[in-house]
Amino acid sequence: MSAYKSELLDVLASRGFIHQVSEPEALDALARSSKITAYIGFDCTAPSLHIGNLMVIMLLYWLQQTGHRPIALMGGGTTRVGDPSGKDETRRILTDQIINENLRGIRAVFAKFLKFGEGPGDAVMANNADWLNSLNYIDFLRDVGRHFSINRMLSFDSVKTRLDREQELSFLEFNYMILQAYDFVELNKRYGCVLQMGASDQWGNIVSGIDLGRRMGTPQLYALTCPLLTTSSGAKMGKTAAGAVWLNADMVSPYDYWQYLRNTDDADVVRLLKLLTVMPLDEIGRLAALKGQDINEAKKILATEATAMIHGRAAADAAAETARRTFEEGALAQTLPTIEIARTELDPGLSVLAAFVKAGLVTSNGDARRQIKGGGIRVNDVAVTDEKMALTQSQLTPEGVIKLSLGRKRHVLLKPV
RNA sequence: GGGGGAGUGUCCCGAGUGGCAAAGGGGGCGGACUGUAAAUCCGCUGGCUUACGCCUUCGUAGGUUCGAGUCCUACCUCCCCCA
Repeated sequence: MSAYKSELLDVLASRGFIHQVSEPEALDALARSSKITAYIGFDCTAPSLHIGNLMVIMLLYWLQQTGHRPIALMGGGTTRVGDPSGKDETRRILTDQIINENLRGIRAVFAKFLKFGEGPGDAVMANNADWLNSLNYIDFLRDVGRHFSINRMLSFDSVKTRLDREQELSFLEFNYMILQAYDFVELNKRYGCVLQMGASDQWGNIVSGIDLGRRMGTPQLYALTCPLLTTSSGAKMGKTAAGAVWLNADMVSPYDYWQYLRNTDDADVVRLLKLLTVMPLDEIGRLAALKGQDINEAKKILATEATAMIHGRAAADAAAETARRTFEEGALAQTLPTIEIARTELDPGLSVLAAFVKAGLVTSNGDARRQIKGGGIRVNDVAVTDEKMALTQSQLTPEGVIKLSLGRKRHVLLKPV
């Protein structure tokens, strides 16, 4: 299939993970003859990683599966600076407290994909705050800064696009690249790390690290990037009305996560199966042969397998079953997202508007009114036409709940307690 | 230090130079059609309100005016030219 001889690069290439590789032949040979150590950095800009980060986590997963050692590097230090890559505007400067909270939220997800420990193939969790926070400015400039050419740095996309668009790039951010380059060298010293991976927008930063390594006397370092996770129409994946598709269960429930993937475009299903699940390629090949409405089978498998990766098999199966009952049987699945209200709220009658706001299906009463006008709001599967309608005990189904729906797909159960 | 330009609906881009809840896109949400798809078509896309209407919104703070996104002053931020 692929031209690579090492299992690592062969797997990555055949599943569609490779966008660019530096010196592919040399890296291929190295990965074939030895266990290599590779890292990916994750900045702590949010309390959870999102589905767009999932692909690079899978890079670490396959690295470990093919016998090598992954390092998940938390950007406790670099987040204090802020990566300008791919950003139009300066990032808000985060407080150390927020960074630390974010770090805690992000760190947990890796245990689901990697085996950490002290053994030779076990994954390592590192934090660049450990070496960046204590740097001495003048020493750093003399030891590291002298190897960087401003002329060259200005030519990198992350810098150039800002300058071209006449958007400001602060000196703080300008230094991000240098710190990331330094991380690579530091990880080489500490762990013998020779490969840095990341999404394609990280190429410039990674290559800077390789250059720095050469000047500071590390062994040859390598870069490997994967494409950004996009839909076939080119849009970045992971944005919905409700916000990003986070990986932490308390921010996006397993059911919603399942639903997100279930609604994948036809054109993306096979690609996402390769990228976001660990299903063998020949099985994916069978699913790829499905046509027309049968593609829905592949989408369900994609949703379940990918959900199982991060939320566990049981949660994935439960989400699949909830969806099956709701969409295929039209039945009321008790496992739909549920919000509880005080039973007494129903006695005087709870306005539909308030109920939908409470359920989080709409953002305001006005929003609810508009949706009612557009025919998008249903109670117990009956379209609501009167915005003054009140919900009372008489609307309770035999199961003791009231089903609120926005559109065909989004349902919430209102449960009096 | 001097001169010139810019900041618009908190998702984004962008028209608007005295009557504006503010054109037009994109995105998003809803409806129709389908397969919980895509494409297409239609509607919606500041808050409160049954409604008349009220409130908040065009970098920030003042001012002129019956009325300010629009004019004036100061300030903030960014860009360009000169020193």
